[in-house]
Amino acid sequence: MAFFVDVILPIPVKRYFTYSINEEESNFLVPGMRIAVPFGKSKIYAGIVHAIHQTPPIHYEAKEIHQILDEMPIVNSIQLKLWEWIAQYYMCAVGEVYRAAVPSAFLLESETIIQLNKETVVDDLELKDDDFLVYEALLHQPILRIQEINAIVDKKTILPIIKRLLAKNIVTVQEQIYEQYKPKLIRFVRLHEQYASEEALQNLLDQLSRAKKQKEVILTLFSLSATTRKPVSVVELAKKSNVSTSVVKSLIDKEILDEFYLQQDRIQFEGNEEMISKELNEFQEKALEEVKSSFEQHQVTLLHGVTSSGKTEIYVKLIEEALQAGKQILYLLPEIALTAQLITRLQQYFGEQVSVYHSKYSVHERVEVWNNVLENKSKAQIVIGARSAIFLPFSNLGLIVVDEEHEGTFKQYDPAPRYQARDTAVVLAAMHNAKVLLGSATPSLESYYNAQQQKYGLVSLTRRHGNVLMPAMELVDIKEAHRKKRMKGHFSERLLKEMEAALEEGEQIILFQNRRGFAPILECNTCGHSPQCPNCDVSLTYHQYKNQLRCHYCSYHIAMQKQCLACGSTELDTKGFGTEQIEKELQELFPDLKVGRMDLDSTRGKHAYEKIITAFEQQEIDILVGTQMLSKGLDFRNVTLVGVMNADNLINFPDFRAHERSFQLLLQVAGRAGRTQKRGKVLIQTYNPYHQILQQVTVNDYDGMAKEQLNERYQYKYPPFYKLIKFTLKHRDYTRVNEGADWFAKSLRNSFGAQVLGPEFPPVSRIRNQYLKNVLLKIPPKQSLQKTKEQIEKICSSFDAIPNYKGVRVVINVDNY
DNA sequence: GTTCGTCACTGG
DNA sequence: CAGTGACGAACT
Repeated sequence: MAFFVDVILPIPVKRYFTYSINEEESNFLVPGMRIAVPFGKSKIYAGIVHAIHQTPPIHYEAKEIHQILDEMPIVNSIQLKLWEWIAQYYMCAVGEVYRAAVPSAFLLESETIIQLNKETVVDDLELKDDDFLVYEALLHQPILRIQEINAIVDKKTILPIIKRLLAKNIVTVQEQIYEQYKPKLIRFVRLHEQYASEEALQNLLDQLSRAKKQKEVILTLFSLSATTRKPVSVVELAKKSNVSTSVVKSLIDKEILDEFYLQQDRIQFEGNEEMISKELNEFQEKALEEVKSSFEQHQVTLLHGVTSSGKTEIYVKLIEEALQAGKQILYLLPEIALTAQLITRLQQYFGEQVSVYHSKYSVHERVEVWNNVLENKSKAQIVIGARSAIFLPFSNLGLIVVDEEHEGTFKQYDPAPRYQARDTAVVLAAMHNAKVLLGSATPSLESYYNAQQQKYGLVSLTRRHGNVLMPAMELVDIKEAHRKKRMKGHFSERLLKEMEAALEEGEQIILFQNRRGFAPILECNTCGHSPQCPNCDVSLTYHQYKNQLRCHYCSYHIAMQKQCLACGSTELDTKGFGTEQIEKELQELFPDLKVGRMDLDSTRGKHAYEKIITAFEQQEIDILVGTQMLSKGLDFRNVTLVGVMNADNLINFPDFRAHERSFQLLLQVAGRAGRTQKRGKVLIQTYNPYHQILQQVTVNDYDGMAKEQLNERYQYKYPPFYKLIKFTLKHRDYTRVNEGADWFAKSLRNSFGAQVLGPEFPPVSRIRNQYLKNVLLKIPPKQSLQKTKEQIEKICSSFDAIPNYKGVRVVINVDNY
């Protein structure tokens, strides 16, 4: 009897791969385990077991597996089900989900290594130049990797070289497989058994009476193990007894001390005692009760609470309850780096039971969190994470909290799987029979609509914590100010006056300049030319801190130009303004003040972000200038004034969600002001103060905004009423994309008629030398998604079969918002 | 005549 | 996705 296993491989191919196994293996293997399998001529991949069966493949001979990597599944059946759902719904391969879902250390790497064959006598003269270089390198180091050889000979194709060397028996090649994850081991010591008795010990001490330092170490070891009753590590021992580790080592060598290793978790919670969660005020209490009763009817509940209303306390109470019921809890955040404050808070309440999971963690740390969740350890009962945390191996989820539910970063854009973590969380929760709480001060229209339709429960919290008033909002007309020449740079007189007043009181200020038009564009005053990126269809932007012109889409950059590249004129000017420029202007206006800046460029690196936040919290910075980053869940006590430099480029963004987004963003930013008793102030500079959205922002009229926007969405057939799928066609050749897109749109129209929009070039129509063109499909609420997707698959495969459009990539983005 | 780069193809 | 082989262009 033959046995086979279907495997998920981490590649974008929409099928499983079948390998042959023996009976013993078939008895041992369980879906969710990893096995190393050969793939192609030389690669070895870690695949996930999907199914075990006895049906041989029809068209080919199955290869044998290489080796089994796990004793226990690292992925459970619920996860496999979720992966399949994601692949199906977001139209990608399960393998792509697999790649995104597990910590990369699980995707073991195989590498070809080349060794010298010592038995062969080599005649230098017989070798070609490149061959000799490699041979010479091997004389200096025992093994070489493919990459290293690439570097040595400075060529891309090195296969012929290896083949020649192989033919002459000079080298041997081997596949080396890496398990990337290595547990962190700590070296501990204890006294060797032979000194267990009093007598032997006394002898030893006498013996060491001349080796003062060594004696000291032994004595320290005694006192340490007596007081802590825990194993003593080498590092600790050396430090406590004031000697270098080499002294300890010599004791180990003399067999006086015995060394041993223990595995240690990389992630350790260092904190104080757990705090008891705060008492809720009456409004929070009421909201909590409402959420609970809503959960009896609905799986998902939307908590609409104005900024600073204390949503977190309500989450904490719900988490406490789920914890008591012995369930796991997942707390999703839009971008984790931005929420050190929240993590600290939750750790204060729940101590060690909190784990954190996000992309800035190292692979090792991620493997550890994964394993802790897999084994349902107590230290991973609560996981705080960014969108990828939905992939952790939960077995017993009770509650998922999605904080700042409206945030766009829950959607992954590139690469596949292009999933929306909030929506996926709802599906995941259903699989676990768990509850979902969506929280936001400005809910997304999708969630709000779902609540209106009774699909989700809805609970509102309209009172700010401690009865703090909502900040006073004011629109400043800068069109008028510009006309009357009453602007200092980008600052209106009004804003400057308020800033001075706030500074006088010793209060801090936040200035907000959104990302679009972040860095200025260089323009020639004589001919109007501005430097373009050679690979993308965009102008280069000026970055002062490096004195460079950079492309935001590819990594292209050149030094700042002194002359116009087109006409040679030296009269160059920068157009548009960003955070950097605001920062500069501020320093001129208030030379004595410390100005901080927070944007993508100033927060590179793991802790850069926290540094800025801490400096601002401790009032080392008076004015903080930043992009959207500032809007998320930060809590600064001493900020009373928030200035929005320009609200217009936000609103005038060409996207059906622009108005919703602007409203959300402006309200979130405004929420940073006045979180204590003193009422905060928000000034919004705009050319267009009568714009409906801005009016709604000033009076915090979410319902009005939602009603109006939903109306528009209904009229123009947009989400949440219609579903959207965006197709992006990519190719290096302009006409191929153009014609391909026409064909593609036409065949979509054949099936779906007028619901097809485009094809259209996106605002940036070329990125990294690839031309792009978009086609949009709107799917009416009653149309079957399943059938629609099947039809799309058909169209895609006929498209792939047309020789003219060969090589044109079609990127499918479901729910592209 | 050899080497290099590009590109479609395939994997089990 | 990544290695492979085919093919045409560029180099000695």
